[in-house]
Amino acid sequence: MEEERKLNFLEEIIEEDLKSGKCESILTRFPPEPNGYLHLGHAKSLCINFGLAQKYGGKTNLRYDDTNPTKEDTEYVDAIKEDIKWLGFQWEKECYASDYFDQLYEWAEWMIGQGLAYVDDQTQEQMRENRGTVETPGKNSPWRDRTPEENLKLFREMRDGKYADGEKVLRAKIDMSHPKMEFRDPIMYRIKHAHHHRTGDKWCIYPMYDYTHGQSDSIEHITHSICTLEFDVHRPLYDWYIKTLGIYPSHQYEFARLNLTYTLMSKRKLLELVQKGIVAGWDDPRMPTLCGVRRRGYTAEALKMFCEKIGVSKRDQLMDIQLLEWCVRQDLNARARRYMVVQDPVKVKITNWPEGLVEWYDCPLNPAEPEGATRKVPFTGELWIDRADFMEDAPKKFFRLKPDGEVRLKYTYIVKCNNVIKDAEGNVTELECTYDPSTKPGGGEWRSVKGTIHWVSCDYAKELELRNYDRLFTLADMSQVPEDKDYKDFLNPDSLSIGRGLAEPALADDDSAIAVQFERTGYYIKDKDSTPDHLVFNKTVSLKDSYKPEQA
RNA sequence: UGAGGUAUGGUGUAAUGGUAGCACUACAGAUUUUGGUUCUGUCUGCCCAAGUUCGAAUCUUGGUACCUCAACCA
Repeated sequence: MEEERKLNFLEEIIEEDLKSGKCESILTRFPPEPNGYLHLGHAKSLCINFGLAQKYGGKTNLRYDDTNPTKEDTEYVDAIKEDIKWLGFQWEKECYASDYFDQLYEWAEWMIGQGLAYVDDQTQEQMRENRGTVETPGKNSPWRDRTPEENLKLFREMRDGKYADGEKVLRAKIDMSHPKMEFRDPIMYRIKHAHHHRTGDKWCIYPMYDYTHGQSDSIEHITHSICTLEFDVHRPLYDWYIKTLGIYPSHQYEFARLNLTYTLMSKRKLLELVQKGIVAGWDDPRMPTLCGVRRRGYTAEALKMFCEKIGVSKRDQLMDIQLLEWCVRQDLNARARRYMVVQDPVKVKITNWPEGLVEWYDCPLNPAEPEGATRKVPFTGELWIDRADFMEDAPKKFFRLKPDGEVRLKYTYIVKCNNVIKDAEGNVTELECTYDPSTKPGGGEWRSVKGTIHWVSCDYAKELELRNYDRLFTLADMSQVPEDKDYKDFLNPDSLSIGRGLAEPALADDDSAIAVQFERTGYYIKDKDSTPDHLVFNKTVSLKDSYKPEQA
């Protein structure tokens, strides 16, 4: 059912533009720099750019902002495409800023001819000094008044490789005392003798972001160029280049980027985690990358639901990760297949079970669909249950197995614990129980007990690797790491634990590499290498604090 | 008085001069063959001050706080 929702500010702008005839249809763009993998922050941008276009019958271009060859790589280009497709978005055109290098160069020469750009020989340090500060004006470069002819000659020599990296730059001639730092003669081109992943060695000068982005939007006739808030101060310069060159007037709009509690959302720092081997790779399931959360069992639908719920605005946004997890649970709960698994086994012997008898039960793969698909589960006289599902000195509100207590073994009988057997150290090794034959499902009166627990047959149980992923960081707000601390100081040492579990045969027969639990949900998800068809079995994990054994 | 942006429960997000609503969280209860799901309820909020008005989250004035900008990154 379509939920009524108020328009966000971007939707209002677009509806107004469509209504006023400012544009006939909209064209947005998603402009990643191919220098890392897409993360949850990008998911928001993706949902906004593609979502808005979809909603208003427009299109979205995928454009790689590849103007800095020293940081970029085709590995990232491919990974980005894969992640966007996984989210279910389809771009109109695949573009590259590097496709426009010739055009940008031509425009630069034109600006030089107009006396709007000059070649500067200052060193990086001199430029920084002469730029002034946010509160004090800058000083003109001694090279600022070169003639257009001289500038053109020098710029062509830059292009032709006559100078070393850093020796010269091309700057727009605007105003060194402008109150906006972005207008203090911004650099347009710098020299980089570097191999570009697409243009190869054709160029040794590369345009800067500010000189590239607006023009790229303009070339593609992007109507709404939507980016994050930190580019807000760049908008006047974006407009200045477009106006100066007299080209198609694309417009930039900004929204607040997504921050998540307990989550690091900086490509630079994520890269460091990968390079230093702190995680296994960009797709480590503890990473907030799209390929990481995908391996962790998150679905594209859940991510899109999350992006819809967090809204779009211009105030700084620090979302509680629990909303994301709620969205994932919401989606998984409806579609996930269930199996039973025991993590820390304790044997249950059914003393009144006929020797050698095996009963097979058809159990629903998803209880939300009782008439749906089932799997076969064998029941025998010796079973494993989880150690956490038994408590000898149980508090009143402990609903699982306890001495002389009854509990339902899920989908089968009610059993009663008659005897607790322990080893020399006092550890429970076996529970002797009796089953109540009259409680067989489908036969006779239904009898209800407080607790229902998971179990697997000792004769049929298969071992399985379980990986438990916890949050990677311990500090709630990773965007607020104290200045004197390194963000790595807040790594959670228990973010990954690997154990073994005993599974019912139907799950074990489904060849799986690993299974993961994601926090607070009670679901374990087998990693099926990025397929969206997750296998989920559930197990009580969210015990109320007072019922935890160590606190009882 | 550098420039720009933003202020609504714990976290997000609506209300655009007329009862401050919704979601997540937390807590309580009901249902339940997952202590899950579902359902119900409760707790918390308009940055501050003055002004305009019958009436202000909304308009005016003045404060305050936070974010962004001083890479040859994007």
